[in-house]
Amino acid sequence: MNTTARSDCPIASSLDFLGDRWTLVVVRDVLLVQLHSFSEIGRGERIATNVLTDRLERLIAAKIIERRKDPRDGRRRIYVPTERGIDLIPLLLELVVWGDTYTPGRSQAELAKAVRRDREAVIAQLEVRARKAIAEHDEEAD
Amino acid sequence: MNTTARSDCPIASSLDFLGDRWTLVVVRDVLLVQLHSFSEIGRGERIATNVLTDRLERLIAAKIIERRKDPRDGRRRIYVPTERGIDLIPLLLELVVWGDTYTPGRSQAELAKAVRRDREAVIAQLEVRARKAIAEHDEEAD
DNA sequence: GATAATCACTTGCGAGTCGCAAGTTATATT
DNA sequence: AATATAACTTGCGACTCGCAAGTGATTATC
Repeated sequence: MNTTARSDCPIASSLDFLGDRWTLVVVRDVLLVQLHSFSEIGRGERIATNVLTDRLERLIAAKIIERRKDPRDGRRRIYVPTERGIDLIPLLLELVVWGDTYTPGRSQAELAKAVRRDREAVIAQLEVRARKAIAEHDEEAD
Repeated sequence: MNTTARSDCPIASSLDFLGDRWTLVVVRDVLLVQLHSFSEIGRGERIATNVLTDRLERLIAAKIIERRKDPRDGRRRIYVPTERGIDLIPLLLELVVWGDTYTPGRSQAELAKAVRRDREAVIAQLEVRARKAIAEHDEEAD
């Protein structure tokens, strides 16, 4: 994955960072599905572990997520979103809506419907949930 | 680029199709920047021609754009959006906003600001513009 | 308290994709 | 007729991916 910007277009710049098949799946799990450990994240789509390691590192470097140690289990690392991460919720929801409309298989059809009905309300609700998850893991070491 | 779905999650499914560095840049040029020929599309970011050929084909197969012959110049092919393509405007605008906030270089800052101020109005306006472009090239052969 | 299991990675490798440069073909211009 | 241009196509080295098999640290089990 190249990291040097191609142009100053914000779309191209966003895609320099987000434009691959895995980065936003990882963000989805940490932010929306609320999966927080290495072995849980991306498991539904069978992400290769070396790719998961790479994407987690890049997301941490971009301050979209943070890594903590689980105080209940020293083996476990916990990945939690940051405020910067929360700013990706609207983008994720657009992907939900587009995917629900144009790709086969419609899990999360309810979510897509809710977004179409009252986008702002869904965003607000998911932000609250994400901040709750941040607060829950706030005490932990890293 | 793999095209078989990984899961029934609409985010993952969307990324199966849109999740790369080039597809949405091509859509941006056809839909927003209103560039319509092979030699114009993606030129700002120096897309490799073999990749451009591939992405145009995939977008045509997905009915997001259509290819026409330019009646004024038989060498030229013209790529125009479809209604399905227009449905990608909200997603592109989220990328504009996120890119404007979090990546260096802020061309299109005015557009990002406008989206934050009144998203629906910007979407409506861009839809009108895209439909005008469709109508303009409606007479042409393919 | 030794053994096995679990978690978070790391490494190696073959396959696939990308970026770049150099063709090729069809049409247009001079 | 000769040259230029637009839209691809091909070839190749470099990079990235997916898969499988390790590694090392911590925890659970006997």
